[in-house]
Amino acid sequence: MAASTQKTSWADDVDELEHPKNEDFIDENGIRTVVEYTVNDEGKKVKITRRIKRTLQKSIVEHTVAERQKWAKFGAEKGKKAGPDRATTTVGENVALKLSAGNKVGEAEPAPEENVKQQLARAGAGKVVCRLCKGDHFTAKCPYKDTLAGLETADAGLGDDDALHEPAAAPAVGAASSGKYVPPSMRGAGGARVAGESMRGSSGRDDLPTLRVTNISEDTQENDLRELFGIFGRVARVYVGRDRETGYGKGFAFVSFEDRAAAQKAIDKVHGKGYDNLILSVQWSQPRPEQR
DNA sequence: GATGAGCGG
Repeated sequence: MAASTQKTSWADDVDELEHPKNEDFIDENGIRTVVEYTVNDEGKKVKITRRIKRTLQKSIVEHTVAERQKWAKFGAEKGKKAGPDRATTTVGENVALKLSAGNKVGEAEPAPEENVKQQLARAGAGKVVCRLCKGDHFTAKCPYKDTLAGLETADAGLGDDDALHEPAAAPAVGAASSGKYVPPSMRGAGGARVAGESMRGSSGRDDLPTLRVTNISEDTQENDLRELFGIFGRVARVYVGRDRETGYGKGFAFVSFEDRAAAQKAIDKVHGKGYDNLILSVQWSQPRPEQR
């Protein structure tokens, strides 16, 4: 084992051979671009370009970690400047772990069923096929969405034919006896659903009383606006218009209230008022173009 | 001055 001094690691060799040089830089907008070269299943070389917008969080690094970053480098890196050298070090993004009900742990390979889906997908490669009526539009835009949507679940217990022939009529209660769980909002596609219509169909959060707030500073956050408008009533939704690339605000936002009166009050009170050294403009928003 | 993202392969 008295070996010759091999300074480079085996990993270096592999990288050199297989891949052209990877790139990693941050442009003037603060957008980081990472270019990777890799080899795919078919043995073809693939170039992967990822553009990562800067994070708006002020402090994403724990104090103790920040301290450590100031340590002088040692060993082979001795004398190099502080901070990760992108040529040798991969810096991971912060990963937020999201847990949700029904999350499948360690979900393995696709079931046989999956192949069917894939075949369907391939048959219409590049085409749009509605899952509900097989038309050439997105499911979300299906003209029969309202009538067919709830039936997807109910069908299973009913047999497709009947349901499709008489959609609006009333597959109704039968579904309940199928043994399959049907959420309350979906029960009784015909009559009973009218009562619960507010949740799912065409109405719902889309027609919440919404204000457009303009002339906000570019770093105004959703929370700032919640805070500002929350005093008038329950705020259902806040959207801040941002540049998708940079993450900077574009100077406007939408604030939806649950209660129209509260929204009106907010207009009266906030429109023309100063905020962040800017004069806010608050008015009713125009509904976004057709979205069903 | 400015009227939303993303879903769907």
